[in-house]
Amino acid sequence: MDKTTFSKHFGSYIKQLRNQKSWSQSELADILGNNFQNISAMERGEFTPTIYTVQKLADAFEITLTEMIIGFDKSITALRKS
Amino acid sequence: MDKTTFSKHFGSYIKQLRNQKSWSQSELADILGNNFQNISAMERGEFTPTIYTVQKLADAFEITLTEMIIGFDKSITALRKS
DNA sequence: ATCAAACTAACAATATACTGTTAGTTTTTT
DNA sequence: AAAAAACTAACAGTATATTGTTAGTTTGAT
Repeated sequence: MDKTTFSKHFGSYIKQLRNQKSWSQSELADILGNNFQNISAMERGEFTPTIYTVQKLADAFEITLTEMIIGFDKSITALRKS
Repeated sequence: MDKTTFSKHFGSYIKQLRNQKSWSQSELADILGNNFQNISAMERGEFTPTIYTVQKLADAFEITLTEMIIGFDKSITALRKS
């Protein structure tokens, strides 16, 4: 999978997790210690976060990095089937 | 966990996977399409790769991203016990 | 329709991931 | 011991992740 597609899939997944928590982009940004515009850009797949940022996202969602990636893999698999 | 510690742990894990395959840094670099100095720096924890780079590493090692992260989590847990 | 919250989008600035090169050190092989 | 392979380290340059600001758009509530 190319980087652009990967980033968009990952962004969609973050948005999905955030919506499950019923958090606004601002609320998630506050936990991570950055601004909501960054969350917006990430969810739109504008860039590819570092693995450490993904770890911080997992911490925010109160799941492990493993759980985070398993969910991401599943969301990609679900997309392939649709 | 702070970023520096995280990167060092991740680098050690990459080195571990590479040694399991008995690959030199050059061999891994060739598969990824970059140079061995970059692999060296990554293994030493000099920087934190993006999640897409981690995906490419998983592809190189012929495992899924999920398997990659599960192994990473385990390697960290093992470190905590020692 | 109006207002407010939530979000997208563009921009600039800084930090850092990544690429490429060169030199030196350590380890392994012969 | 000598040669080769593997690795560390420093450096410069480019691309991009991240932070911060401002403006405009969309959505939901009243």
